[in-house]
Amino acid sequence: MADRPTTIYDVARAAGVAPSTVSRAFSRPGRVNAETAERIRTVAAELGYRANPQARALSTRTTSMIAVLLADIGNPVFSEVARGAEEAAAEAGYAMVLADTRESAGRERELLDKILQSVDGVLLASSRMSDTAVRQVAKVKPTVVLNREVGGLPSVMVDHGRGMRRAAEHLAALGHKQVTYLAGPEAAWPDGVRWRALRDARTELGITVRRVGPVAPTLNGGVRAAAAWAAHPTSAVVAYNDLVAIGFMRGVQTMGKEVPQDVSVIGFDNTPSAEIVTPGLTTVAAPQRALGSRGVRHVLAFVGGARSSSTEPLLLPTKLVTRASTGPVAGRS
Amino acid sequence: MADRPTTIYDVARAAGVAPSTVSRAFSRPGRVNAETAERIRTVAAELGYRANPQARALSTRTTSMIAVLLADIGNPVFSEVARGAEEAAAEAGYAMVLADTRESAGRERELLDKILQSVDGVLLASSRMSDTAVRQVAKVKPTVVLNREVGGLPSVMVDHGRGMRRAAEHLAALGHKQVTYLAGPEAAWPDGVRWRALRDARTELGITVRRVGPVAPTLNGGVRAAAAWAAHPTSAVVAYNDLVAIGFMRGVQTMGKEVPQDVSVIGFDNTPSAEIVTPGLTTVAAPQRALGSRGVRHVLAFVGGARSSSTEPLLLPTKLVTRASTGPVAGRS
DNA sequence: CAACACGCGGCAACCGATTGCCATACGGGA
DNA sequence: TCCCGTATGGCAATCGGTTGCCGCGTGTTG
Repeated sequence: MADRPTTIYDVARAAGVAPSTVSRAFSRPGRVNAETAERIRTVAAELGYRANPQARALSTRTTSMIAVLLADIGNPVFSEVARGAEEAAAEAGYAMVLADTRESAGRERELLDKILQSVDGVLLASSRMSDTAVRQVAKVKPTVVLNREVGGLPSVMVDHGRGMRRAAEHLAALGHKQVTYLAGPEAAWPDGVRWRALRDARTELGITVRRVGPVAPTLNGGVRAAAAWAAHPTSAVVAYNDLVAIGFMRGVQTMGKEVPQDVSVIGFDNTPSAEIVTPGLTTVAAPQRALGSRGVRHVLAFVGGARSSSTEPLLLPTKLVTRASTGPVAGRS
Repeated sequence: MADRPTTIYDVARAAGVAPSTVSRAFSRPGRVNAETAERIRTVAAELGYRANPQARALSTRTTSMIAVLLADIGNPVFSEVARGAEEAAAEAGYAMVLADTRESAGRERELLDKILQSVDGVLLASSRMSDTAVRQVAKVKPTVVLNREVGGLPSVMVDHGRGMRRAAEHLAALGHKQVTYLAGPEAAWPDGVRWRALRDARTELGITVRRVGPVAPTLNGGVRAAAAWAAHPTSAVVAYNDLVAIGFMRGVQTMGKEVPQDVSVIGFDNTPSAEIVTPGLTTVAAPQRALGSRGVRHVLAFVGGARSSSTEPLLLPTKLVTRASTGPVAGRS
């Protein structure tokens, strides 16, 4: 920790060549005589030589690092995204700088300010910044946004609309005629998409829909939503996410009603809790991991100089996972 | 994205001073005349100047980045650690490079090889490497390990022993005389600590203990453990972690037995699932977030040049969270 | 009035790797 | 035998900050 790391100069001296030759031995195979290169590599290994990334970055203007910003790493949805991102980054030989914006656009700006110059590209997993702010960032480094559309910027999204559609179809098939949607935060982009998809499915599926909320995207938010729902009960409820759905079930149960006998419940995200709760929660699973990895690969493609014309958003499919929280409407087998 | 960022040279020219003066205006307040500094700062702001971190790093040998390595970011335990680490890092003006070792010592080595030179310090949250390998890393950069003791290296740990002790006391108070421990992976350091703590509590609490496993630290591992336990049932079970505990409860329930009437169950970690499962899981909560933030602060203290003598491991307290999965032993009120 | 201290800005040498350009040597073709 | 292309290695500039040292000008002190 005390002595300085070995540099190409050390290696050069030990191998009896010029520093430039050492550099080329590593980065330009073929440019250097095979034997010389071999000798240099041996000496370098003996000395434990490791290229200094900062020095390299200074002249090449690339850092082999990529920034991933998300709203809350503690949220299992995002931690899956982070994992996918890390996998894709590692596979491409990039390191991941992870920043948690804690749901704040201000923090997000500050963080970007700090790390933007240190990375080759940026993945905004759940940006709370304005479109213009996001575009500003994209002007400096290749940027990809997740689950959001910012005009002209590449993005990767989960097909929430289709997921909601599937959920509605599932409920309709079970005979449900009225569906309540427990809405999430207004700022959350997927929320609007889902609600619209549900509304659009009305006539075709012959159902009526109601919207309650916005509801805090937490367990307690769901519990409170149960009270609101009780004022105008419907036989089926779709919640903004699993946590709300689970809270809702809990609220309903404490009111003495049963799931799914009295009300069918569907969540979003398929978090681990959905499997563990009683009854098991039917939920729309999104490929969060894939979202992260595709996002990073997308960023890296742009770093590699892809045409910025490939700007149509990438849509990832969802999957309805049916469990015990949904059942036929009361009075039907 | 095309045009190069402004440098101190641009600012210097625009402000009519030398580059060195610009540099000092930012990094040496007081070294430059207040008015000059102000003028430089104004010009810099107009030009949108932002110091190039690589260039700075090259001469200062510090990067304002810290590496955090963990075994699996998808695991809620680790994602909490990551969040705590990120918070502490951000607060100190450091960025966090997060790497997921996927439980592999080999990957861990490779990752470190790549990023070690880019960071000022390292936090090993759940290293799978050998002690010597860890020490090797610590020789290059300030390193702190979490939940592990590597002779001579600073570490932060959760007081698992005490947590287990509390769990045992809780069970003893409920009248349980026999406790089964569902052991986790042998490589997991906390596992040994917990088992030893349980054994050490035997005589004082007047209980007998058994050990089953190692069990895969998953839901299914718990389910299978239920079968093993059924061969020699005890009235109380402590599991390696919440997931195993929940799987165990599920396994027991499918065998037609009830929790806690037939068997009391305690988990470790207090993950969100512990609250959601039915019955609610009594579990030993560890301050994972604090673990991450303390870890990072510890690393940064060493970066700042703390005496490496402060090598006694930091112990963080646990807390027993009692829920419905534990109750009095059968035949007692 | 001379000597000196101090405030403040500039010069230039780093930090370590990359890379355009030149120099040398060697082999082949005319 | 002479010319030229090619393989190979070295020189030196460059990336953008940082910092030791010097020098100038002003104010203070003996």
